[in-house]
This record gives sequence, C-alpha cells and structure tokens, in this order.
Amino acid sequence: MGIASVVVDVPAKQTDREFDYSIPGKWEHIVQPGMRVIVPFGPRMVQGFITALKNDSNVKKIREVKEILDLEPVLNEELLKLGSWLTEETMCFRITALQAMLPAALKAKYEKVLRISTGREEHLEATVQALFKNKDMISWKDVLESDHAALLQKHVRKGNLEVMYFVKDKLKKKTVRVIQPLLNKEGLEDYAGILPPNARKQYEVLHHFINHPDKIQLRELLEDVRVSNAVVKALIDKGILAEKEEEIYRDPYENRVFKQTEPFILTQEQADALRPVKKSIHDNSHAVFLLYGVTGSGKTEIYLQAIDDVIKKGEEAIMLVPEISLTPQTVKRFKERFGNLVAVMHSGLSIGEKYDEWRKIHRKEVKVVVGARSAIFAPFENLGIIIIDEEHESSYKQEETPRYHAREVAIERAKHHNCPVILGSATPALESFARAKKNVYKLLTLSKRMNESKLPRVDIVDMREELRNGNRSMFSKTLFSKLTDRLEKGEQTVLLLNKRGHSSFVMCRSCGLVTNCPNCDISLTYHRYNDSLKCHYCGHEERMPQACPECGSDHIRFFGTGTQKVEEELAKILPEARVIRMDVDTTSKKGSHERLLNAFQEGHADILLGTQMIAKGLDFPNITLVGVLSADTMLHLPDFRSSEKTFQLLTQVSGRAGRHELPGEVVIQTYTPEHYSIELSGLQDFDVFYEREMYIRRQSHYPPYYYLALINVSHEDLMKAVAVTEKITKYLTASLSPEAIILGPVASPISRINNRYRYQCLIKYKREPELKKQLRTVLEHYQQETAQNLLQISIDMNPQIMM
DNA sequence: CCTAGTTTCCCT
DNA sequence: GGGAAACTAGGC
Repeated sequence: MGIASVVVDVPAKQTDREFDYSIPGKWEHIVQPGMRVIVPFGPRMVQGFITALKNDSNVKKIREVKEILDLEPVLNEELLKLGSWLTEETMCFRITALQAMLPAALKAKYEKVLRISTGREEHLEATVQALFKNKDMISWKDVLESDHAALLQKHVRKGNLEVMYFVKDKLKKKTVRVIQPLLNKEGLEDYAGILPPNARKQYEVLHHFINHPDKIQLRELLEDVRVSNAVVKALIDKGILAEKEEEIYRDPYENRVFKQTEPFILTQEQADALRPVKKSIHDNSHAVFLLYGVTGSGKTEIYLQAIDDVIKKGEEAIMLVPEISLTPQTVKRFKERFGNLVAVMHSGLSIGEKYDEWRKIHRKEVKVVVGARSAIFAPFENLGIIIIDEEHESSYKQEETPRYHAREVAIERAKHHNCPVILGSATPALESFARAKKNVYKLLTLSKRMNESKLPRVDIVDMREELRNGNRSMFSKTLFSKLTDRLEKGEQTVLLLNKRGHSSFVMCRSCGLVTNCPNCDISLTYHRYNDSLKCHYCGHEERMPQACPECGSDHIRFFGTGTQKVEEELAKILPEARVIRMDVDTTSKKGSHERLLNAFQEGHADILLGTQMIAKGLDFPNITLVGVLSADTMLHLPDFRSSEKTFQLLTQVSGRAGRHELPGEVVIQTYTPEHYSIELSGLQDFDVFYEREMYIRRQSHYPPYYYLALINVSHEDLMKAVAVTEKITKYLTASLSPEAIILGPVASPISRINNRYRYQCLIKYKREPELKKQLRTVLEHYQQETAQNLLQISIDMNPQIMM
C-alpha cells in the first residue's frame, strides 16, 4: 500500500515533522514527492507537502490523503532537499521553508463554516434559524462576531449544527470575458436590418462583428465600439452573441515590444573576467566568482554573455537584482537580449502575476529568471549559472522567517548543479571581499569604466563650515552653483536624500515634546499628502495635531529634512527647475516608478530628487551632477555595518554621474567630512576602505572575522523580557566554548514595537559546532510560553541589521 | 457533583 | 494552530 510522508501546514514546534497518510488506490500512480495535498489533521483539513513515498508505516491508525492539489510536483527533489537545508540553517519550521520557496498563490486559505445538520432544523430556536436565513452555511468568523457564539456551540455539541472545514487555493486563474457572434456574416447583416431604429448602439456592435467576425475581449469591444455593457448584454440575451470566460496569462510586460540586441564586443578586461566563468560553465564545475568592477565598468554585459552561453548549452540561469533596482530599465536589457525566454519576479507584481511567471519557469517555457531575492528558488532543473548583482545589498537577506540570505542559497544550489555563481559589485560586502582575498571566491576585477569615461570628480562639502559662513539653507554654495550651471547647460542632476516623508519627526518648540508612536518606542513621521503622522513599524497613523498635545502650544513643528521639504526648498531657490521626486510616497502606485524614470530620461525634468532607490542602476547619459544632501544620515545608526553602508551608498550614487561622453561631478554634503567612509567614498577607493574597515572589524570582533547570531526576545512585560534574555545569555555562556563572545541582555535598538518590549543577546563566534543544537534547546525550553504567544524568541543567524 | 474556565496534549 | 481531553476552582 502506498504511504505518503506529509509536512502539514501547521507552523508549530509539535507539528514540525512528517505525518504518514495512505494514498487511495486511484492516485497510487499519480502521487510524487513535492506535490501538495489536502489531508485530515485532527478534526479539520489542512494543506501539506508530500516529502517522501514509502510502502509501509509504523503508525497504527493511518488516515487517507483527501485530495491531491497538483498534477506535477511543485517542488522537485532538489528543492525538497534545499528546504531541509533551509530549515536547518535558519532554524525555522519545515513548512515555513517549503512555503518560502513557492509563490504565495500556492499557499492555502482556510475557512470554517457552520451548517444545519440534515433534518435538524426544527431543533433550533427562531433566533438561530434567523441567522441561517437565505443561507445554508454561515462562516465561523461571523459566529464569533455575533452574540450567539455560546448558543451555536451548544447546538454543535448536540449535533444540530455541524462544523465544516474548507481548504481553498489562494490562487485564481485569471480569466477574461470574451464575446463572439453566434451568427455568420449574413445572419448578422439580416439581424441588423430588423433592429428597431432606436437601437443605434446595438447596430454598431453588430457592425463590428460584421467587419471582424472573430471573438474579442469584452473590455476591448466596449472600448472599440464605445458602448456600455448593457448594449452587449442585450444582444447576448437575444442570442446573437455569446459570452465565455477564457483563461489568460498575466504578463506585466505583454504590451511591450523589445528590440533584439546583439552581444557587444568586450573590452580586454571584460573578456579576461568572462573567460574563467565560461570555463566553469562548460566544465560543469562549481565555483564562486566575485566580479569586482567599478561603477560603469560593464558588469551587466558580462552577465548577459555568460547567460547566453548557458542557454546555448541548454541550461538555465537565475539573475538576482536588488528589489529597488529591478526597474523596467533593468528588465528591458534582459528581454532585449533573450526575448520571451525571460521571466521576471519582483514584489511589484500581484500574487497572480507572480504565479504566472513562476508557472512559465515550472513548465520550462523560459530559460532565464530576472528577479529579486525569492527568485533564487526558481524551479529550474538544469541550472547553468546563478548571478547576484550588487551582491552587497542588504535586501538579499530576508528579515522574516526563514531568515535566509540569497547568496548562501545561491551557493548551495550551485553546488548541487555543479555550476558557477557570480557575485557582482563595485562595493562588495566585506564578507565577500575577504573570502575572495582568501581565494574561497575567485576574484575578477574590472578597474576601468567602459568607453574610457573617467570616474566623476567628487567634492566633499563641510556643512558646518557653510553654517559658520551664514548659509542656513540645505544647499551648500558649491552645490547651488553647480546646480544653476547644469540648469543653464540643460544637463541633468540627481539629488539623493536618504530619508522619506516630509520631515523625520515632529517636535513642540515650547515643551520639547516629540510625538512618539503609542505602541512602539520610535518617533512618528510626518506625511504631507494626508497631513498625518505614521509609524513605520506598526502602521499606526494619526492626524497631525494642530497644537501640542502636552502643553497646548501651537509651536509644533517638523524637524529634520525629507524629500518633500527639499522639493519645496528647490521650488523657492530655483523656481525654473523642473523636479521629479522619487520616494516611497510617489512610487507606491504600480508603474509609477517607471513613469517617473521615463519622464526624467526623456528630459522632462532637470532634477531627479529621491531616496536610496535612485542610487542604483540609473544609466542616463545626460546626468552630469550628483548631489548628496546629507551623507551622514545612516552613519550614526547603531549598527556595525553603518560605515560600510555609507561608503557603498555614496559610491553607488556617485557612479550615476558621467557614465557616457559628458564628464560627471559629485557633491557630497556632510557634517563629518573627516569620517573615513565619507572621505574614501570621495576618492572612490574601495581597496583602502576595505583595509581600514577590516582593521576595525578585527578589533571589535565583528564579521568577517566572527560570525554572528542574534537572539531577540519580546514580551508585553518588560521584566519578563529582560529575565528571559538574561537566562538565555547565561545558559549560552555556560554551554558554548570560551572563545565565543556573548553580549547581553541589552535592549534592542527599537526597544518596543506594538507594545512588546524587546531585548536581545548577540553571539559572536568563530567555530561553534554545538551552537545550533544549543539554540534549539533554548527554543525548546520556552516552547510553552512561545506557543501561547506571550513570549516571542526569534533567532537570526548572520543578521544584516541589528534591530 | 456540576460547571465554567484554564492548561495540556495530540494530531498520521 | 486549534480542538478536545484533562485538570482546577468555586458554587450549592
């Protein structure tokens, strides 16, 4: 008899294992590991994944698989194995790991409903019967909201009502309504002749079908003939037209035409860098390459030609790009080279669109996926290369469980497929560069910009000096004069401000009150478009107060500088300048990112003002000036990587200037010009920065010299949070080797989120083979309390941010 | 001894 | 995660 081992969709410690189910005979020959199933679990039905098939089980009372959800496995053997690896590495539940590898559309939705048991209606009193009026089922959610929950529960016990559970697919196949004529041309003409004279619109619709007898989407028909739905409906009712639903793929790029491009001739440096990659592709040998190339050195062309080789060999490629630079511009470069062999995956797509892109990969209709972090799980079976561009970007680390880093997953997958990984960056993560220096990764260097353009000249302006000279504006003299100069010449400028919102916080000038989030230990941010204050952590939102809630003074004001405020200032000092603002507020709508960039590229604006999202990937020939309004904003964050992040951001944004014929200039405004990460980004000298930062990391026992594990404990009760963290710290100190450095308990940088107090313990270590085991013991120990959700303990192996 | 509220156990 | 069994405390 066929038995399936199933991992069920119940993310809890006790259910974090396989359960055996028998396979009904009719499915015996269909089922395979990696398929989703619906299985009975206790009194309800849940979704699960088949992880293995076997012939017998030592479980006595075995139940049957209720339903099979897939005809083909959604996870192949490699991905199932990768799931186990993820579970192990990130210390998450198996089900969480498996679901993380699939598009959200494949996750189940659950519904619990009540129904009157057959023939028991007369046992119910009028109030209960009234609830079921016109309905044969009512949802459990409504029951809980009604005042009759206890009464209904009693009827369930007596058997008058029964509880039913449904497992639904989240996914809906997208359909469109299609209209087609039921008569031939002559029939339509005849009918048009006998239409009453007031049915002008119906006549026009018939005329459309007389000229175009093919089926047409309802939406298009309405647009083409300029009629309303009612007109078409009338013709359908009369039996002249027919309507049907047709399934379609959602293709976010369907209306775009991409001109094919041919591979460029590589420079000597590029060719030298590509050669070892090609060798690895053709020898089927695994290797990790760190492609270290200055901004504008043509890394993308190397990626494209490597992928081209892979496709010619009949294999597939994954190309990861950071979320914020996964712009239509980037996608275009890949679609222009590889046409419809490319699938695209990023968070801007709807659940359905992501699912459709995933299906293209699953059905082997494409050879390349270009995508953000989660695209690393693309279900390719013959991977020939994995490329991670801007590999230092922190968005490659997922900050929710499973807390994986796409770079680690990439290497794990590439080992399985015996294929190369390319990590590309102008400013590699220190960890990566250190590995390259130790020859763990192979270093490939591009030191020159393509078409010989020079790196831009960088001016570092001391804003304290400006203030001393009486300039209180947010623009230094240097930046202002260069701005006016560009404006006169008709060249373009990019202005970077590393903040969002109108102002960072609101403060009362009379009593000094800063408006904080009531649930979190963090100040609220002002958003102008709806005159409100928002918390970026819990989503709390309130109206901007007219007077100080504490002292009643109306001297309540914004502090700090946001993109909106800079925009206003620009309008004052350079009223003739056309400005495009890009930040979370102006790009939240679908397609707005692309629209703004296109407008800028086509020269509809002189200045592009934005947050970090503009630092990457922009490649417009007319940009000759880049201004960084305040370089220090991220420098003073409580994070050991803040220098590295600052250096990377400044170098990246500087690289936007002068990439083509026109030479570029950069102005960096700062209050700490002497800080090495600012000074060295001015010289664009990564190598010196690397040496300097490595020295500090060694001194302070941070990566790459040490590994990190961060334990975060949260509880509504402050004392409890402290006590638990303290206990964990003590336990780990006792059980790990004396070489491990265990810091804590300390309050998290954000010490309260959503009314939960947060404490943490940081472990720095070089080699602790027992660490994961010990951490598991810790989780086990607090299992009861965490299950009740009073206490939360999260563990982040190799954290990217210390919050 | 019954009941309502709470904790623990178990799901194949 | 959630239902049901097991357990506990308070009512008369």
